[in-house]
Amino acid sequence: MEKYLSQLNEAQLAPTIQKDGPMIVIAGAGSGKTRVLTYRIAYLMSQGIDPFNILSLTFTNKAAREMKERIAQIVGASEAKNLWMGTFHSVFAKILRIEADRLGYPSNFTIYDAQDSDRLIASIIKEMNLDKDVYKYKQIRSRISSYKNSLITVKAYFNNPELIEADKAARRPRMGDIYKNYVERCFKAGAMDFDDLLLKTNELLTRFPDVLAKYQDRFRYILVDEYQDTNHSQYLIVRALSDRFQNICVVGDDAQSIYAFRGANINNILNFQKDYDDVKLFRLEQNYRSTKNIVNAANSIIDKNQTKLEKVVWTANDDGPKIKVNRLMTDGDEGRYVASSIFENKMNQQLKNSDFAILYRTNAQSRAMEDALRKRGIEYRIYGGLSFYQRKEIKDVLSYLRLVINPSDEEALKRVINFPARGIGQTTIDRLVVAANGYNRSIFEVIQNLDKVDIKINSGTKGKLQDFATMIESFQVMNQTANAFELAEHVTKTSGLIREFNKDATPEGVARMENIEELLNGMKDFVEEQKELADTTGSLAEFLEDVALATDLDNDKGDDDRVALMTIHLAKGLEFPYVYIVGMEEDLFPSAMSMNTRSELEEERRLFYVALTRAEKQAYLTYTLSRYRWGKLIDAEPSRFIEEIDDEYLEVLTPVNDPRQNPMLSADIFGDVEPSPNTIRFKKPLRKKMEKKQPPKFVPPPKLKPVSKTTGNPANLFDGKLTVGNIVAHIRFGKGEVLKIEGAGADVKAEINFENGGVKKLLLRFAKLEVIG
DNA sequence: AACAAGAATATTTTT
DNA sequence: TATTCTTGTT
Repeated sequence: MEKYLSQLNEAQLAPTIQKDGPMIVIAGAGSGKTRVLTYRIAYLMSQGIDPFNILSLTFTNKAAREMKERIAQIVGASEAKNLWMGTFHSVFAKILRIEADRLGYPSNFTIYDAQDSDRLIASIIKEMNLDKDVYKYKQIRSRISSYKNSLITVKAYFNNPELIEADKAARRPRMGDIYKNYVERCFKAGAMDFDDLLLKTNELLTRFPDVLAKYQDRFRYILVDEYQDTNHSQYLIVRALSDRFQNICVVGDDAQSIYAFRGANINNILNFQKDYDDVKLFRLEQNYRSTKNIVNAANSIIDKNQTKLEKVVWTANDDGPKIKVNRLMTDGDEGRYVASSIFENKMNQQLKNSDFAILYRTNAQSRAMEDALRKRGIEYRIYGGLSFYQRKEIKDVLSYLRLVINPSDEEALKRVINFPARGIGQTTIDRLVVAANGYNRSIFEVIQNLDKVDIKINSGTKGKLQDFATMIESFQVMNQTANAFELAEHVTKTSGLIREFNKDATPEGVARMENIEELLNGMKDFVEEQKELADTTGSLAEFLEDVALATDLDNDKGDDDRVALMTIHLAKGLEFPYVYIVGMEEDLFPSAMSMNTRSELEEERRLFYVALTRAEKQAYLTYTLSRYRWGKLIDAEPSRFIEEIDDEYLEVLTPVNDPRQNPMLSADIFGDVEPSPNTIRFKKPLRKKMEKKQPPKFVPPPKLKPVSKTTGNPANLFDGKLTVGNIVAHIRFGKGEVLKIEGAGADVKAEINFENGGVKKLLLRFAKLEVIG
C-alpha cells in the first residue's frame, strides 16, 4: 500500500487516507480523482475494512469495472470481488431484485427502457381517448420522469394542488390520470422504468426500517463519484444509507455538472457541507492531463459562470500549441476538414486513430463526420445515438427473451405477438388489453385462460394465440436447462425471426441479420465468460439485466484502433490526446433550447468546459457558415463560447486551401447583416481574428516506422500442462501470469494476473489460453 | 389482417 | 433528411 500512496501528490494523499466521517473532494478536470477513489478504497481495505462493507457508486459501469480491476491489482482479486461497485441504477436494481417481494414486485421484474415507456404511454393515451396532439407521449414521459426523480408518487401528485393546477394550466388536466395508469400498468407487467429503480429504492428504504437498517449496516463506507450529477432521488438514497455511520465520501466537480436536464441537481454538491456535520473538504486542483493552453482556456470559459465553487485548476505541464479555430462553409466541409486534419496529424506525428476524438453537441452531427472519415479510409467508432440494443431487430429478439423471463412483460409481448406475422391483428390485441385490464391480469395470463375469459375472439384467432403461448412456454422449459446463448439461438429460429429477416435482401435487411448474429455472438461470449469466471451462473436473466443497463461505452473493449465520435455528454470522464469540437455555432452549441435562462446557458458553458478539458495535447474548434438541419440549409453564426476564450490561447485559421471558401460570404457573416432577433451577436466581431491568416504550413513527408512485430511465439496452444509462473495469452484479457492452480479433473482453475483485466480465476476447461512463456 | 404509399415529425443532451 | 406513424386499399 505504501508504494501506491507514494505515487500521490499531497493534495491527493489527504483525502485518500481520510478514513472516517463525511468528506467531499472537489476535483478539477484531469486532477486524478479516479486515482484518489481507487486508492482510497484500497486504503480502507488495508485498514481492515471488509470489502463487503464498501459501496462505491460510479457514473458508468465501465468506470466501475475499471476501478475494480485496478483495486484488484492492489489488494488481490478475491478481496476486490466483494466490493459493491456500479452505477446507481445497476446497484439498486440488484438490491431491488433481492427485496422485490416487499414491494409486491417479482424478483424477475423487467426493466423498461425509454422506448418501452413511450409505447406504453402512447397506448394509454389512446385507450383514454385523449388527443395525442395535446398529450404528446414524449413530453408526458419526461414529465412523469421528473415527478419520479423528485419523489412525487401518484398519491403525492394528487395531494398537491399546485401540480394539478400547473398541468391544468398547461391544458393537460388528465396528466395525473395518465401517470396513475402508467404506474399501474408497469406494476401489472412486473416492470420498472429507469426512474423506478431509484424511486422504488427510496420507497423500500423509507417503508421498511429493517431493510434500511440492513443496508445501512452493510454499507459502512460509501463513495459517490460524479456527485454533481446526482438527482434528488439519488441524493436521498445516499443520505439514507450513510445516515448511521456517516462515512460518506463524495467526489465531483461542480464545473462539470451537465445533467440538469435529466433532473441532476447541482445543489447536491454545492450544499453537501450543510447536509452533514464536520465535513472535511478537499480540493484537487492540479491538472495532469492537459497543456497549459488548454487548462487556461478552459478556466477563462468557466469564469463566465456565476454559479460555482471557488477553485483554481492549474497545471505544471507544457504550454502546448494553441487551440486551433477554424471556419468552414458547410457541415460537409467541416467533416472533410476534420478528416484531413486527422489524417495529417497521424502522418506527421505517428499517431493512432484512437488518439483522436470528435465531439459534438447533438448526435445528428455525426453523419457529416462519418461520411468524411469513410472517404478518407479512417476507421472510426460512433458511441451513443441509437445504441445497438435499441435497434429494431435486436429489440425483437430481446423481447422474446424478456417474455421467457417475465411473461407479464406487456411491451415485449405486444412487440412480438404478431412479429413475424402470425395473424394476430390490432383488434385482437386491443381486446386482449381491455380484458387484461378488466381482470387485472397480464395479457399472457388472459391468453393462457382464453376459455374462462369473457372476450370476443373467434376460434381461429384463439388457436393462434394459444400456439403463441405454447411456444413461449416451451422456451421457458428450455431455459431451465439451456444457457442463454443456446436458448436465444433456438428462439430466433423457432419464432421465425431468422426467416423473416432473411427474406429481406436489401442492404438494410442484410445489416439486420448481421446485427442478430452479433447479438448471438455477444451472448455466446457472455456465457463463456461467465463459465470461465465460475462465480456467476450466466443465466438469461443476468444477461438481460446487463443489457438493460448497458450503455454504448460499457461495451467498448477499447482494443481496436478507431477515432472516437460521440456527444460531449458521453465524453465526460474520458480523455484523448487530440480533440475536435465541431459545430461551434449559436443555436447549436449553445443549443437554441438552452438559452432561455441563465442557468441553462451556464450548463451549456459547463458542457463546453467538459469538452475542452477532454484534450491532452491539442484541441480544435470548428464552426460553419451554413449547415443542414431538418434537411434545410440554415445560416449559422459562430458560438459565443469561442469569443469567451481569451485570445491568447487561440490560433484562428482560415482554410486557404479550400477552393470553396468565398470571401464575399465570409464578409457578410461578420458584416452588417441584420441579426435575427433570437440570436446574440458578438459584441466584438470575430473578423479581426479571422483575418490573421496563417501561411500554408510545410508538411514534411510522413516518416515511416517499421510496424512492430507482435510479440510472442507462434501459436503454442495450451496442452493441459500449465504451471505457476507460466505466461499465457487470453483473447479478451491479453497476456497474464499464472499465480495459482487449484482443483482437480474437470474443475482445474487457474488464478491469472492479466495485463488488462487484473487477477481472474478461470476454469481451464473453458478458458482458451495460449501458453507463451 | 396485410401491405403500400403518404404524412408527420423530429434534433438537446441519457442512466 | 430519415425514420416512424397513419391512412387507405385490397
